[in-house]
Amino acid sequence: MSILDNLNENQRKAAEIIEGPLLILAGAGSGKTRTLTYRIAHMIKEKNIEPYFILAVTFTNKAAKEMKERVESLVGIEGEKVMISTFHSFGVRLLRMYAKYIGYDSNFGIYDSDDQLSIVKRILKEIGREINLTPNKIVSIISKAKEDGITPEEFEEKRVFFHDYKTIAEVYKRYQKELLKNNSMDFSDLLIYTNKLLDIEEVKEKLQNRYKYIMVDEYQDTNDIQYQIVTKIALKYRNLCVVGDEDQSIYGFRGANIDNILNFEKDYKDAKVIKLERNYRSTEIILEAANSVIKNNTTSKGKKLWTDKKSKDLITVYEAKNGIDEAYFVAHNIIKNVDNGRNYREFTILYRTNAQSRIFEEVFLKHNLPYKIFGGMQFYQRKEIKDILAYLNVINNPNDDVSLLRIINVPNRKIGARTIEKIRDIQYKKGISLFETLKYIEEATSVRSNTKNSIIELYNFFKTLIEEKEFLSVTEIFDEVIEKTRYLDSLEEEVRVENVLELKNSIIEQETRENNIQLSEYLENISLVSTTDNLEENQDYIKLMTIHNSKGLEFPVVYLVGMEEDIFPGKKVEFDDKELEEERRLCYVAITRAEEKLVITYANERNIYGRIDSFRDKSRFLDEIPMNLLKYINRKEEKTIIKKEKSKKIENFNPFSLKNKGLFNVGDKIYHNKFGNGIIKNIEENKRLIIKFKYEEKKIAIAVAEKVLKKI
DNA sequence: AGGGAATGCGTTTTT
DNA sequence: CGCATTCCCT
Repeated sequence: MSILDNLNENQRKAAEIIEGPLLILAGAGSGKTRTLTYRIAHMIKEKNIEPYFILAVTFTNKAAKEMKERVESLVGIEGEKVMISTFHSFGVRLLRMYAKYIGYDSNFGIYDSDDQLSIVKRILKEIGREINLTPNKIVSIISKAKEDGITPEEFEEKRVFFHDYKTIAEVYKRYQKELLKNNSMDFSDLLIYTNKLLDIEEVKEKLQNRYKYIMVDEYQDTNDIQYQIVTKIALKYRNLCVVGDEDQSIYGFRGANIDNILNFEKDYKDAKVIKLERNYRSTEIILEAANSVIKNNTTSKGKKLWTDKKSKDLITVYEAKNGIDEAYFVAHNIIKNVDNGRNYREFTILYRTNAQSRIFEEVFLKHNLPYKIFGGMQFYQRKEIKDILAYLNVINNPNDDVSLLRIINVPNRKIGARTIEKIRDIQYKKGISLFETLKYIEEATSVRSNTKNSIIELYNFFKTLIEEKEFLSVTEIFDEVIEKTRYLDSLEEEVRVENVLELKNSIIEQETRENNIQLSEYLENISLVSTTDNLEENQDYIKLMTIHNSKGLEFPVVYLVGMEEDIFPGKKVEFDDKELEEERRLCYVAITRAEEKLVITYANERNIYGRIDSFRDKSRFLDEIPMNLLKYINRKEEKTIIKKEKSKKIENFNPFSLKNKGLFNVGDKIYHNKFGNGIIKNIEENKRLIIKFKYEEKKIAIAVAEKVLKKI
């Protein structure tokens, strides 16, 4: 009797080999996480390996959390001692301990892409040189260089691709300096500096001796730096198990290097290789479609998924007239299936780009279908939330100029652009942080005394909190910020107030769950959450997300929408076969998310930037699926269903009186001067319209609405 | 300093 | 088309 009796033959082999290098090639849905968790349980329970010696690295926090729970349920409380985390969280932990080795303070902050952008914009202004690239592009060029392990100096030497390389190198150099000065790191730095730490003999040895058994999940999506980190730690004991699927490598744009997995056997000549090819997720037809698409790639190692899950359901294909028709089709198809006994939670819409979600959102609102969009504009990226977090960042890390600049005049303190320039002049002369400069405001000429007062007031406010932060809980600090700055009073929209209060709730929730965390810990936690981390399985709504976000997940019914050339694959593939192969892998990922049913749609006509683009081609990937697996739905046939369903739905859900019938209906698109375009979501007691605008929901009395709203 | 109009740009994908 | 940035006006 062994704990491994619960695995199939190959899974078991993979779990039993715990010494030496091991490559597990695990196809989609082949029970990869299961194999890993049982492998860990086997090590602890049956091989008497100390949990403390085991390190497992995953791609997302959600995956880490899931694996932790599953390990703990197999081995009990001991499982807590296994280190299961993402590369980034693992790095942060280490960096906090050894920050001083690389010139940082241990309370360093973490910058997101917004912060990166504002730094780059400022640097561009400072050097004032002409460059025909947008700040956004420059950020992504720099990030890519960093993920590829290219230093600013190397960037200049290599002078590849860009004729503006000199300027970019200059920006890159200053950018790195700025981050160091701000005692902050971006996402790439978390990896780069972790890797650097491992060049210190003392640190390296300590880690090598601790993590005698290492597992890396989603190995096909590791980048060069992550590769080096793993290689260095595993060097001594060589008990390295990597799990992945070269066909699911979809993060090349972020520096992921598919060669890491392809070359594993070259790196470790004595590596054992196990293939997991039995799929427990999808039906035969779905798998055949996936296999026939991916076989067009040259990088595939040749592995063929199989299953005994039979089904007569072919893959449904719908050719829509245009984007709206496509969304209607999906909505009505879902309604039809719900009537036949399915739940909303069983449906997921997958698309290539976030922008595609909009039209589905509109149509779902119109039909009163519950849905949730993952990704796109996140909670923590909203203006009001970022403002509050900027305050907390400055308190946690007073060197954080970026955060201070963000809120120095929010709420309005009459500290305008001119005044800020003057403060900065003083700062550059003194070579200190922006925060410390505030107290020298007296040295500035021609700044109004009112303004000077409010600067001193701001300085004292921060000073007090910085000194007291260790004695205060995060909630108390939050309350103090809200109260003293009167931030809520400055907000005009009710929803923004609600969001800030929601933020407070989440702080309280985290503090109770983790027993009073430090401010720096809290800020770190929220920097590293990913979009699908908060996916809740038991709530009944339709899920919408990009294919990238769907990685590692599975759903009963998948709608793969926007299957058109120039969207999927995107435009870029014309110039680059490598890009095309990555897009094809993305398509493979999308298809293999589906358990029971897959529906593919494309449109002949679509609005792009407000312009109509007719005669669009369906995706070449669709042509790579054999015809006998596909069933095209006749448009006429569907239309009649659409009509019937539509009237039925609206009558069922929204009975409203004759009084307002002629004016406003649920589903109407309207325009408001201040809030922009919106859609009427509901009508409350015949008195108020509930309107969904882009970022908020508003209630407007009908009498008022008649005056301020325009139907469009 | 702040509001409003005019302009210009964008789509990959994210830890 | 929607958003952000800029510029011009008060």
